[in-house]
Amino acid sequence: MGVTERRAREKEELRSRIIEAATELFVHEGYTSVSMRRIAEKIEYSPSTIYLYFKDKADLVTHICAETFRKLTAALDAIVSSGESASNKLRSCLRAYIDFGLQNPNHYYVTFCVPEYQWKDVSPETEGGIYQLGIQAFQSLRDGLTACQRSPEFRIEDVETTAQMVWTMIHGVTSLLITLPTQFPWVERERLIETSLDHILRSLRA
Amino acid sequence: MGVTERRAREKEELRSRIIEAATELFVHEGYTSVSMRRIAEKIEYSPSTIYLYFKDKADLVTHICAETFRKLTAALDAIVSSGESASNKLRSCLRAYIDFGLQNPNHYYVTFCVPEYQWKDVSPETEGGIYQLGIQAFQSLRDGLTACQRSPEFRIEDVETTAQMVWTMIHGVTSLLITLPTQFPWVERERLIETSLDHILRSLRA
DNA sequence: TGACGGCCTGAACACTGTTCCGTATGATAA
DNA sequence: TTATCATACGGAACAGTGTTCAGGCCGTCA
Repeated sequence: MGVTERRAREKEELRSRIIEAATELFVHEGYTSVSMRRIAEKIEYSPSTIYLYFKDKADLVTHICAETFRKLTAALDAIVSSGESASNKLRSCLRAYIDFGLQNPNHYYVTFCVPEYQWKDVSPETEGGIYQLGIQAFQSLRDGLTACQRSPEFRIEDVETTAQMVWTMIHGVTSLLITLPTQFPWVERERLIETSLDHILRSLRA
Repeated sequence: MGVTERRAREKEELRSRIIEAATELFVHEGYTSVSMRRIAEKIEYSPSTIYLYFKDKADLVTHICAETFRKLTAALDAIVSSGESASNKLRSCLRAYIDFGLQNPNHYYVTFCVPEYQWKDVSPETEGGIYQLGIQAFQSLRDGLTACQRSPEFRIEDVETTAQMVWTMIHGVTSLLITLPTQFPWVERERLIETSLDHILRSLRA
């Protein structure tokens, strides 16, 4: 036999080429600038072919983001299970999260800055939609905070509330720097981020 | 004469009707769901007529947001010049900002959550684009913080950095609650907001 | 009455995501 | 070798979008 295997391999290969082409457009020009026709042109197939591999544009982009977000979650988990102090762990996690957003602005934007109703009927096979990706990253972040709760250095009563609060705070810097990178007269970026981390950790200390 | 006056009045009236119709669609369905054709249908004019009154869709929406944001700035200014303590002023300002965002999600979203490059060539007559609206609100917020700097209760070295940091923090809650109102398992909204304000103020105290 | 000028429209352009139907290819079965 | 059949794919079309532009209507003024 081997023929069905080869077919499957070829199919998988085209699928990868679609993702690859779409990713390149997506990373450099953002979600709205990516069109099915441009992707098709890039891979030298017709637009309708893409629909044999992905349900729709949202589905395609979700798969693109999934891969990238897995890296973030992995990085956060690595930090959490490192030998650092609870305080250092948390700070590293927050910093890694922000850096991830700033280095992958389009991935971050599409996941956290596009209203959920716009993803309304993204294929449910992607398990609950694109947020799931972000929510997993949030879980890792909460793990970092749980470590802090056990440390006497901190005073954290409600981990869940605190974790959500910290998340919204770092999302604030990240998303605003992505959305308004130049039009707003920001102070030096590094200073803004580090000051934010200082204050967040400070507000959590006993 | 009076005829040119009447004409001008009628022109202004149609302009208002356009804004009114667009606002209704915008508030209930958001930016992308508003189409020039639907607005035109609502006011019983042709789509091209709208372009005699507004340069393009972005220009129209900017004018819609301008009106609403003026209210926010006014509210913040009122708080800043009230007789409250510096601490209360700041807290009230932050709370007002968040509430404004949650009560006008589409206005807020379009101003702060749409990447600046998407507004690239919005009519420059709207003085630097739609951010200007938000930046003015930020100014008021910074005024609230300056009041705190003079109070011995607080320890604020760099007002500009601190103001920007506080802004990103409250933008974080506001925008995430707008973007993911239901898909994420939030703790009780009021609890999240108040806890955030507690921590922000706490991190600023001497 | 005729000309001017402002207001408005219909049609078109260039896009978008998406669907559907016909076709061609190539592997399998007779 | 021939016939069958599923699968992969492409072209054209549909229903939208923002935007532009030539032309027509109509009131005002000379």
